[in-house]
Amino acid sequence: MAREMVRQGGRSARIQSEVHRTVQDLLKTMDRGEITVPMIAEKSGVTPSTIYRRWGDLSELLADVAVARMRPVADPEDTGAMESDLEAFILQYAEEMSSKVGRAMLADVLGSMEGDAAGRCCQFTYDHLETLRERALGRGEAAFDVKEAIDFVVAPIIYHILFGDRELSTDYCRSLVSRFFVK
Amino acid sequence: MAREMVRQGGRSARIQSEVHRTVQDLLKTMDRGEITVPMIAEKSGVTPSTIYRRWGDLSELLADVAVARMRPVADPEDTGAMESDLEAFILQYAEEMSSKVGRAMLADVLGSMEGDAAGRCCQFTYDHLETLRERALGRGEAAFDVKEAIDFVVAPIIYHILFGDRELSTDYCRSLVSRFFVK
DNA sequence: ACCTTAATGCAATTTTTTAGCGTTAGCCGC
DNA sequence: GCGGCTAACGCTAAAAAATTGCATTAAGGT
Repeated sequence: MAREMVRQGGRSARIQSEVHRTVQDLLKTMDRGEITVPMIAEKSGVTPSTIYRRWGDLSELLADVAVARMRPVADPEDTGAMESDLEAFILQYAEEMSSKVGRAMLADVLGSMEGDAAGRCCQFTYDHLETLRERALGRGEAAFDVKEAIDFVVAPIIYHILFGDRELSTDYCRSLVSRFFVK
Repeated sequence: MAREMVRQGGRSARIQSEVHRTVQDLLKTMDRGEITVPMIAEKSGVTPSTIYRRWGDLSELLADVAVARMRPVADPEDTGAMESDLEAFILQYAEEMSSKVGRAMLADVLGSMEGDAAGRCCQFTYDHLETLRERALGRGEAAFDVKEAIDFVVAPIIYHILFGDRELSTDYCRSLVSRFFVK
């Protein structure tokens, strides 16, 4: 009986979703710097010690919530052609990530060291791009390389969001995509 | 007398450098998650309340220290030609940033919201690239665009460091640079 | 239905953060 | 140089948050 697994049903799961929901509610109302663990505990009807034991500290909890929110619910839109597929996806990605909540989620994800929140959230992007690539292959198009798309298009977007050194206009995002295809 | 400036000499400056030095010392010994404000206060001989008043909280202090450590002390090396200049700079940049302390500094800088730590640290990179550009112009070479260098070379490096999705080998960094010049 | 133990609640303790108030010491004008 | 002004600091007490031990609850397997 070497398997001592995490319990995934019943009360434990109910508490997790309750805490997650509370955190998301609080993030709508107030700034992230004002949120505290005791505050979350009271609003969700859970004792603080439970939160500390399960998540360690506030930043880990916020990262966990952020990853959950970033988990995609559907495949990227199918526009009929690879280039427009990628452009549509990138425009939506840039808009989501550069919004206030998007930047907050990014910061939360990158502020955590346990649990590999950054890696998991990064994987969502890879998966989407891979979907677009396979879709292109199915159409018989000359598909792109996912890693190169990350380097040429995604990385600059994330960089400018994080460092705030450049406006993320739709024109600029489009230029990143077209630059990638003429390469 | 509209100027109510920050005092920059004497005791105040001494305390700032003392606290900075203590933080750097602690970062060598222990993990960032274990460092506390009272700990820094005791080691540096300053009361905690002073630290809280000057920096707000631990993450702001860590960001301040990180920016100070990232501030360059010298211009990038002059190798005689633009391409090798950029390559040398990028290789050093990637090595510094991907090291353990580099990643910690990046996280600290991005974890702060006041004071624009991210913007200031990003500016260091722009300044270095601008130096290389002007140096190239002085030689009569066809210089590169700094913003494009950020997009093509710097952004991918930072992305892979933050999200841990790819090994940052020297070969890979070199390929980013050459890819940028053949563009 | 029973057994094992992961996960929670509660409460006491410790640690961290905040806030008030008096004191020290830069900086400026004279 | 000599005060005056006040930013910045130290000290202390109070508030808030984080940790820990112990009892209790309830999944999941036999």
